[in-house]
Amino acid sequence: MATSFEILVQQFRVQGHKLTQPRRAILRTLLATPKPLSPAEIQERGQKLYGDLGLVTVYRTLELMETMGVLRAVHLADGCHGYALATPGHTHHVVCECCHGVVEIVGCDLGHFLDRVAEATGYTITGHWLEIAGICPACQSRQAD
Amino acid sequence: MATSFEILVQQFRVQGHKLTQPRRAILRTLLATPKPLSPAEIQERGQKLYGDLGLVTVYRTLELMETMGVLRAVHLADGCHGYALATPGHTHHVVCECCHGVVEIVGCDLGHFLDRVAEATGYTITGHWLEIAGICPACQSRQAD
DNA sequence: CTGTTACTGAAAATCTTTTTCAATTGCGAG
DNA sequence: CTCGCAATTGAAAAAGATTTTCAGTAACAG
Repeated sequence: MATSFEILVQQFRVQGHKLTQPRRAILRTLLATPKPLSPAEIQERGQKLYGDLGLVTVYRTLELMETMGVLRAVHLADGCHGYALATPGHTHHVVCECCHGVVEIVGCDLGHFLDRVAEATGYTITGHWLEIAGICPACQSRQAD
Repeated sequence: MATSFEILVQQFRVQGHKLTQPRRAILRTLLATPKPLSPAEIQERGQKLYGDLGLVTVYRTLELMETMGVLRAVHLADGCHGYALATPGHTHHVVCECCHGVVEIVGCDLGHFLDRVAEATGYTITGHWLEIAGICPACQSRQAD
């Protein structure tokens, strides 16, 4: 279930936020890519949709969307601060080390594992975050040459 | 199995790096804390052991240790860029949302899960990274008041 | 001990992110 | 449909974080 523009727009409305041109451009940019983008990349791509898009606005919108729960920060091995839309429901990312493409894994089997962790540590588990690194099929065959 | 100063020193030697005063101070600092520290915090604490410790050196040493495989970056929910010693073997962190204390989970059950991911996505899985957020027993009882 | 080379700290350069502020724009009330 | 207010915007500046440069220093092999 991919997030659509309409659903995002809906979320903005419901949560009482205005739907401005810059924000639309950011939404469309995020929707158009399968991999996490940095704020700077979002600005760059977003400017093709709305020429004046400022980096400051990108930061602010990303922050807003994160609080809204429709965006998720992806921490890549090399740096941090990539952002990708949150698929409703619980997901994890597999990031290709080579092309940085991302696949989301829907459905998460970690419940059992986490129960064990809770038991072992005494912690109340409130959330978790898994990033998997790998090499995507396309890059694999490219390397096979 | 906690990492000891001697083991770290050993690693530096084996991998052909010099063991300078500043580096010793950084090692001791990392060994002395149970939670991930930012570069600035490491400098601050390290200066109690070696007064001249420069922030630049902290950055360089952290980078070096990460390549050596004895240090691991911990990406916290609030920011990024915390560093903690890597326990030999495969571990994951449970970070307390409240006091930011960290427990490492030794032994990792994710193999099965990852096999399934590999099958589903076609990716060759090369690594993974799990951070778990929770509330530690101490903070739980503090909140219970 | 001594020479070589890896390391170091300070300063400067770069980047990234946040704040400030006046101007603009979305959108609901009329 | 128009108006007006509050949310939002972009630019510039400030604040922070990280990296680079460089001349001096210290570790350690011989």
